[in-house]
Amino acid sequence: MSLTVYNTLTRQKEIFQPIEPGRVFMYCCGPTVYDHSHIGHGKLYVGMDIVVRWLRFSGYNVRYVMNITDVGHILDTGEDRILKGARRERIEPMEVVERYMRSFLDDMDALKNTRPNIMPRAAAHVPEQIEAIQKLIEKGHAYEVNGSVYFDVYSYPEYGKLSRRKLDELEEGKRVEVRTEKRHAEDFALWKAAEPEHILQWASPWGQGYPGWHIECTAMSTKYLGETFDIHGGGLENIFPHNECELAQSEALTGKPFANYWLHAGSLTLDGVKMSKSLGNSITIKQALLNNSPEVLRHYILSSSYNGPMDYSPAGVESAQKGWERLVSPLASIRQQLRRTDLPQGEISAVVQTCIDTALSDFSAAMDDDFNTPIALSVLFEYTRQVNILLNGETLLNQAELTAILDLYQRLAGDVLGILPEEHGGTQTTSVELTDGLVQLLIEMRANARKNKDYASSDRIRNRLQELGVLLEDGKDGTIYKLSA
RNA sequence: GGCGACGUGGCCGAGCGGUCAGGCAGAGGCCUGCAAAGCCUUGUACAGCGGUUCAAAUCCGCUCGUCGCCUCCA
Repeated sequence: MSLTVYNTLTRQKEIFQPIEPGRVFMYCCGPTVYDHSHIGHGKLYVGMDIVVRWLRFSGYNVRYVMNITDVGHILDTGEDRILKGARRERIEPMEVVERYMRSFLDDMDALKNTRPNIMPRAAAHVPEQIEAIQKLIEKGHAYEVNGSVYFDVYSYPEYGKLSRRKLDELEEGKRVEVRTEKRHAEDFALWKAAEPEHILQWASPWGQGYPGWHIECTAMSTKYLGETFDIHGGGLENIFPHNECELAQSEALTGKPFANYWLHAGSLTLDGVKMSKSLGNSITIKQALLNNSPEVLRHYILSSSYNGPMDYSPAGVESAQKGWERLVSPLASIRQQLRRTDLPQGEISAVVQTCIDTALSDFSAAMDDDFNTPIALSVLFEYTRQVNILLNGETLLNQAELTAILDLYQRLAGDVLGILPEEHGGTQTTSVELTDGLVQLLIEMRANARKNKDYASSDRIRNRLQELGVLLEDGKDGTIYKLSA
């Protein structure tokens, strides 16, 4: 079974073939760090994280690069986003960058996204960007006017191939006034001359200025991944203009294909409307995490395709929460059983082995089909059902079987999807051993009370523990407990 | 105006020509001292109208509706 991915460039699913066997070079457009990230960003980066995790699980050595845009991203008003943030908070531009880059990393860590291998910052790669711009001028793809440099889109005939736009059609739909100094309205800035009062500026062959938004991705992806690399990821709304411009200037620069596969994550909507900072309808990742565990949020995000849209709703999160609880429900039981010293020993039975093999194989097929996490989750639900049947069955599972079952959860739900709860959820103010010992003691006392039909005492223990967030569940082989966060 | 997605049972959400998606909610049952959890059973959905086909949620056309992008966005 081989991996197929939907490629925005060709608008179809293709068999994934890396340039270098066993290695994948991947770039993903990162955030402009001028404000806290919202859950729309969460959906995008969880989606990309799943791509990386699945590639690694499949045995690829992945170099994952994500840029941090800390300069050059201009608002409609012509104002730099970073400078706007700096003025808003009355701090230095680089303080804005540090503050929100850390906030972004905190959020990504909290969502259990694996860190990219390299997170290059645009402001730290100005020389590389200047060099790229110079080469584009030499090759006749760019021109300098009044200290600014623009990319001549008509010099690159394939401009528009990613977003499937035609230049003559673009001209009709333009909504921004034509900068008269540009040769064509569609030309975009590679370098902008800075006004003297502009705080962020660098010396260049064209005078003081700062780089345009798109050139950083070309300079940094080329530097860390090579002139042609495997996967370029990002949000759907970046296809045009950002990705299109990146693509055009990169290929014009090197004369080689830029990225072989373009993966785009669908937008997240709130009540049917796209969540975005400019619309002011955003829920930050930090806010979302106040009410939900990262595992639940990931499960919610992964219950729809990464490249499709997703509507965020409280009812949806709640539904995801319930589903997730059932999905991981056998874990508490298995982990507690594995602590027992009187566990049967022996080989893994054919029934258990088949259950595991089927789940792994179905799960892999789903993930290989363009990272189809909804199907992958449905495989895990079926696995959970089978495991519950085994756990409730007449024969006690032996240690090897319990270990194997747990191991598959760890690999698929844990390593690949990142939705496995920690051994004990919630805040850990005390050691796992102490909690476990105390709860086991109470379980024993309650079992005694039940044996003596002293249900008042047994219910009191159960109710008091529930108030403390410890749920007792009586099963065939004794009572297990679950900690609610 | 241009380009492009999409409309699936109460809700969410897969599906890419023929045979089970899955989750949540609901109903009935088993188990339980009672619960909880789990398990079993239960839902004949594909916006509308035409067409292609032995066969269409799936392909084609039209209509209606929703959304995204068209140089701020992830």
